[in-house]
Amino acid sequence: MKEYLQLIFNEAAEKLEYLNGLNLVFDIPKTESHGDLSSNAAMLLAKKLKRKPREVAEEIISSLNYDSENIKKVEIAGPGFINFFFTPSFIAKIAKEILTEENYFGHSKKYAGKKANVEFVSANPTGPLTVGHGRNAVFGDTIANLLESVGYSVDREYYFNNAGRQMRVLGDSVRLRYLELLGIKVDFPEDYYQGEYIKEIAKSLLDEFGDKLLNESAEGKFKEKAETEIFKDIKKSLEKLKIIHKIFFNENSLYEEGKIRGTIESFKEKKLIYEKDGATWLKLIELGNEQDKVIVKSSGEPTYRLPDIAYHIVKFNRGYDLMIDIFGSDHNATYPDVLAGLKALGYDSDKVKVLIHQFVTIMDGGEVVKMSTRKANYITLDQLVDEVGADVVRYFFNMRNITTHMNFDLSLAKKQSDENPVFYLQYAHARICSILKMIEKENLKASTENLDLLSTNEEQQLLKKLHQFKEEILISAELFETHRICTYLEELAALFHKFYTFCRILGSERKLAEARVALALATKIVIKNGLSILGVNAPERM
RNA sequence: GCGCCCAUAGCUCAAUUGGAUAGAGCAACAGCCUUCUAAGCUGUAGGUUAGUGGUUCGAUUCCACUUGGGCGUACCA
Repeated sequence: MKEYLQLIFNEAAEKLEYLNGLNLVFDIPKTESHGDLSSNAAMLLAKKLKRKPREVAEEIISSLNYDSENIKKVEIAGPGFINFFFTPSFIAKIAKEILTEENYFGHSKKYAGKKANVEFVSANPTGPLTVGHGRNAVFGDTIANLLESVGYSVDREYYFNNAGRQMRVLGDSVRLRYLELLGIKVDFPEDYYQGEYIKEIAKSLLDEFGDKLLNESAEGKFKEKAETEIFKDIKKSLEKLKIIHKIFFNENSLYEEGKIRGTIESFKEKKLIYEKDGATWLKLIELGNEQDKVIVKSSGEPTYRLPDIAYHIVKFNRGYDLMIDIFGSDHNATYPDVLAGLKALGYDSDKVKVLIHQFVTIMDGGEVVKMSTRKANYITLDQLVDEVGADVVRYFFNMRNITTHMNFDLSLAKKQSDENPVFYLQYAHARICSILKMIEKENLKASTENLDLLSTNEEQQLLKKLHQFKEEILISAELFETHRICTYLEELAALFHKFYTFCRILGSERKLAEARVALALATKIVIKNGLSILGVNAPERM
């Protein structure tokens, strides 16, 4: 529908000079009596032209040359809106398009040929993924899906660090548990990793090596074993959610390949660093930020900023057009420094999009569960997936804007999971599958020959919603918002259920029945394509 | 103190990025199954969009301040 309006406006622009260069937007009015699509162009132009908006609207309408087969009415309303009413037969044509394009419908090629990188999860291998990581993981993977659906070729990447203090403590935690198993009394520090999984790793080392590791250092076999075991679990948890990273990038490789040193050199050349108190500082104030920060500690170890910058340079050099970083809100202070550093070194930091999601508050029976990996006081992502299922988890994390601090009530999720909207969508899909089986027996088929028979209110509203799918995906991808897809699909499913209730197939005249089957099939395709972007299954029966 | 994010129906959240009468789900109440899945549909009720100003034809959306919450504010990541 919008494409058609765009077309006739472009034609009109040849007559009306002032239409050129105008950012044309067609909105779907909330009230049905305001038409199918609405333009505020006249109101925007009125100011520029210093004329009355309704007068400008009048002039625009008289220059529009449209086919009455497609548009049945154009009117001016309110302060100067131009409202367009499409003919039912034009609206119904979408069903044919959907049936033709099938699985591809909704996808587009707007960003074909572009390369994107989505870096997400990126939890260091110090323990199992928690529910908190779940939001990051699901969101990141869905953003990657969305980008792919508008043409990007996407690499999913996981950045991790297996060196540093955190990992030393991890290794030593395992070592102490190992000694305990050998009957040696140890003093297990409170700030060490308390989780059961540490004991399990220690146990497997005991099984494998017996007491041969008595004098092994924390950073030897202990850390090594902990890392491989924990990573194995992390990958398994992600796979349950259909999340597979293509690249696992080890921060350590930046040191080994001299990227850290190289980055420092680059800053030095630009005279952007100085020495103070034995440390190396980056002149961030000069780059427009709040204060200068240390990039190499007096101990000689870099702070996280330096490897982060070096890492992004590596990504830039791979030639991505778009690089997305997905972080929790605890990182909100870190990225401006990194972006400023990149920009100073001549990289186009606009290509890096940092998406910050707010924290998930876990509730259990009305009480807040405080989570800490260190204290082993957490609910793992695995437990959650096992309890409510991957579909619910994926849908739940996708259905909300990442800017919201979301509450996840575990007892509610377990007990009343059938109230989750994901079932509402899946049910609509299953219902359609059931119709398709039924019509075979009745010797009916989906036909797009007589779509103009789809003229009831329920049919028309459903068809109009189908028109929006493609644009909804494009907007979601461009704004990096997955929850829009959920909202859209819920609206679509609601309209389908209404159609199902009021527009029977059996008992209708054959041509109408077959047009309705085509509409049901088109709806099924869109639901399935939408769920597929979200990474949620579309079951044939429930 | 300063920075970022947030505040919308009893609860969880939307609102086409500045559009016309702010919408869904859950919970509550009243209805609808001898015909394609009742995990559904129809209806009722529920709001000073945290507050106060401002910008303009028009503000939940933009700006300022206030209040309340989250996360930061390291030579931790």
